[in-house]
Amino acid sequence: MSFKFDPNRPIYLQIIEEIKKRTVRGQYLVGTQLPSVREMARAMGVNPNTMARAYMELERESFISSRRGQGSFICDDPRRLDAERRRLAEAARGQFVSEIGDLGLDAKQIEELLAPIRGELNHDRD
Amino acid sequence: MSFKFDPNRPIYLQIIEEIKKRTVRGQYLVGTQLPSVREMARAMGVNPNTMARAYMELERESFISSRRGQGSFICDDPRRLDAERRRLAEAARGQFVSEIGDLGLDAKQIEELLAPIRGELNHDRD
Amino acid sequence: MSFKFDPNRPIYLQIIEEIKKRTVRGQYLVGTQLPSVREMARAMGVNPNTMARAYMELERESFISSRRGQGSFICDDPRRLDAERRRLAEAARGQFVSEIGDLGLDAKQIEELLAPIRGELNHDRD
Amino acid sequence: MSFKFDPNRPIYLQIIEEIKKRTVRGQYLVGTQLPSVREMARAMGVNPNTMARAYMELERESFISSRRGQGSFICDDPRRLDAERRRLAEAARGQFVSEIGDLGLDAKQIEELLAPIRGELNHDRD
DNA sequence: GTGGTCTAGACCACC
DNA sequence: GTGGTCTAGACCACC
Repeated sequence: MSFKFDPNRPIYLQIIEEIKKRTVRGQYLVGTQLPSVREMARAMGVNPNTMARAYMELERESFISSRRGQGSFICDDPRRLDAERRRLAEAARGQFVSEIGDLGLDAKQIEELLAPIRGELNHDRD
Repeated sequence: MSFKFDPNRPIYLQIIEEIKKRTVRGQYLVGTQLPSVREMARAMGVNPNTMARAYMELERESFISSRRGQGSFICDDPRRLDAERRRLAEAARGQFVSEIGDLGLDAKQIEELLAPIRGELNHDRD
Repeated sequence: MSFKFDPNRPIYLQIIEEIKKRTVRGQYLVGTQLPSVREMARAMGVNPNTMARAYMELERESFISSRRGQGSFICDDPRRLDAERRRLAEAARGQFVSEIGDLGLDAKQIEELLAPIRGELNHDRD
Repeated sequence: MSFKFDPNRPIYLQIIEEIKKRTVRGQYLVGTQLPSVREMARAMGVNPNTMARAYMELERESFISSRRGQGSFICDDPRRLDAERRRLAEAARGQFVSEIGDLGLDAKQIEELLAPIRGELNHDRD
């Protein structure tokens, strides 16, 4: 099953986000070689040109670095990944707050809604 | 501007969710007449048949009640709406937790992430 | 609400059946004047010519008798009505048996199905 | 010869009833694949969309289960079919009683009417 | 091949 | 006007 894109937004931007997410989740290890443009293109079901553009952008942001003849490697600066992680986390929080915000919940309902979050997250880490 | 749909999921299901969201947000008042099938179809830029299917599902769930020749009306049972509100809120929390969960945040980062939520939500209600 | 016809069968035949049913049910009293062709046609939502044909057939069967200038009257022979009543009852039984027949019910299920009939019918007559 | 529908009632509801009847009569075997939507539509002389709606309702009731790319299958729970059988039988009885009820039969006539039923049904099963 | 969704356009019953 | 049903024909995902 190839990756599912929202056709209303540029595909190469969605690819960039996806690769960043996978990286901060540990699916691509720091300093390790990323799948080649062609392989990743095939895996996500997109045109290799589109994937090449995504890799180019990621390199421009210094999220990956491509070495001629060797391939592309995840940035090995931990602060860079941490910043990305924080950015993704805050984006998720922002969307959550905006979806919840105009639901008309009263204070008690908000408490009940938020209470399990910490627990679920800690449990996930056990 | 017609409503934006995710083409990867059935439109009629997205319409159902959208109408529920609008209702719990108070955009459609309980017991009040909903825009007609044709009008809502025009407003969202879909075929009237697709909208009719969405309304049909909503009636099957007792979220609205439709009367031939008269129109469609939001269910006037406040518990029904409250249940829907809770369901939407929990779905948003679930997605938030799942997006955050495998980001590899440590306890301190989680605290920093969650801290502002309550404040933002209360601020929205002022 | 005008009468509902099955368009797959001649309307005048359905009218004849309907008038006979109403009569044996006592909706038209023996010896009493039937509504005029035009009135009955309007009531059932059919063309007066169609209704006239139905009346003609009913008279040919001696179920009603039309007296010039006075109108149409239900046959006053009680045996005639009794025969009609029996015919309708047996037709209903025949349809019931045929619908039940190939349902694959075992003897016990048939017993349970038939048991309440007598009771319901007697109860209806109290 | 395509199936005969009563034009006064929705075709898709009549299709549903017909498929249930055929199933309890053993024309479609439990767990077996039903004719495809298109084939059944052709056989009954209706539009594939109408047939799809009937199948969709049948699946919602768990009378069949449909799998994309594979086909639709009769529910393999014998209790489900037995319940349907009972429902059809009781519906037939109900219509019979209602047609008979206001015919004005006396007790003796009712006895004569009911007497042959058991015999006819048992005869059908020999 | 299979079922699932969507559009387009028609006609109906009810108000 | 309103919702409900039906046909015709298309395209999709899954097998």
